[in-house]
Amino acid sequence: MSDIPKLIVITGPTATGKTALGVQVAKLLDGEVIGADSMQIYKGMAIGTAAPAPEEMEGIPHHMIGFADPRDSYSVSRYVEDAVKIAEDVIARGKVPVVVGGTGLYIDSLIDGREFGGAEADPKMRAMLEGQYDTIGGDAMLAMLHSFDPDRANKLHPADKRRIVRAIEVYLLSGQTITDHDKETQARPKRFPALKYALDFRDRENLYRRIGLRVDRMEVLGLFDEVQALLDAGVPMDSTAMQAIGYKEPALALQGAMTREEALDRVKQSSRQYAKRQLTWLRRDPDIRWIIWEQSPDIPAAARRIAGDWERAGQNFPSVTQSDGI
RNA sequence: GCCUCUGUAGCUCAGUUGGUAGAGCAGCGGACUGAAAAUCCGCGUGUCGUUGGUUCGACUCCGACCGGAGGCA
Repeated sequence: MSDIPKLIVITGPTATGKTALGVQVAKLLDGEVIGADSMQIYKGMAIGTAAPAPEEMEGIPHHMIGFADPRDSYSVSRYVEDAVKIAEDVIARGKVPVVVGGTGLYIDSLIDGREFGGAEADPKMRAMLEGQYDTIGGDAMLAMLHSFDPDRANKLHPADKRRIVRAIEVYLLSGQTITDHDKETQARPKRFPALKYALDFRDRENLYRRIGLRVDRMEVLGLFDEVQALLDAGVPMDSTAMQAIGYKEPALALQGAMTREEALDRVKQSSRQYAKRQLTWLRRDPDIRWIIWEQSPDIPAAARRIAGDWERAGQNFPSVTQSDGI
């Protein structure tokens, strides 16, 4: 079989109980939580991202949550850089890293061993390429990409501005095509063999109901004040942080472009659509073990199951090395 | 009470001079490697309010009825 797991991943769409489960698993296994959420990364965005409050952490150390300046933009590459160090440190201290979050790209990049070293993203070049896309069009840009990276060009749709621009940008900055980069990282052994779990509800309507309730709760907790504080702090509307669901809509309401109620309805709707996208991402991962809630989450039972799986996986250690022969 | 307008997909609406209908949004599915809570792609049968009639044939014309909006009294 495969390697001994070095960390546990708890993922799934929004509002399925990841945060609570992560803490309970960490308590059972003497672990520490490492966030894997592209928006909980930022400071001052606890309410709208449903980041764990101090009392919810129950004394378990949490990393990679609420530390980045929302005026800067964080990225997968920085996440991998930072999270790898933390995970290695947790392991070195004999604790179990419990990666908790809903950003599939971050999780995959962290555990699969992707490296993004080479060239930093360059805003000027990106702006230049975007302008070019707008003037010459997607087909022409794809043709340009095709001249040095035909594989990638064939995979992209002309309307996919984001990926076309990025593919060209990566090549211009690093001298390596994105196709080669992908091949290289795919060939690499996993950085952290993991026990992966994803949470979901049997019926979609239960998930959607929970999302609605959660958004209403955010409002009560002071979502609009939180968003106002970010605006007051000078976080630009087009920043990555302000693109978060639960922020861009309230920001518009605060500027008078819609009512607060409309904003909350939009937050709910966008959250539902986001949850669907998360499921699409997770469904293709054959390593994921699904934990399906019937009506509401049974956190203690799930935590026990995961802890049991972890201990069993660890006990394989001697026999596995023996059967592998030397 | 009379007059005018209106009733088409879950919602907002298109629908040329009669040949049984199509957009946006929602929903569902998919993609996704340096912005990822982002970004992109695909999927449209519905008693055309009901009921009579005209017609070879009606969402489309005529009548009645039911529901909505406005106006005059």
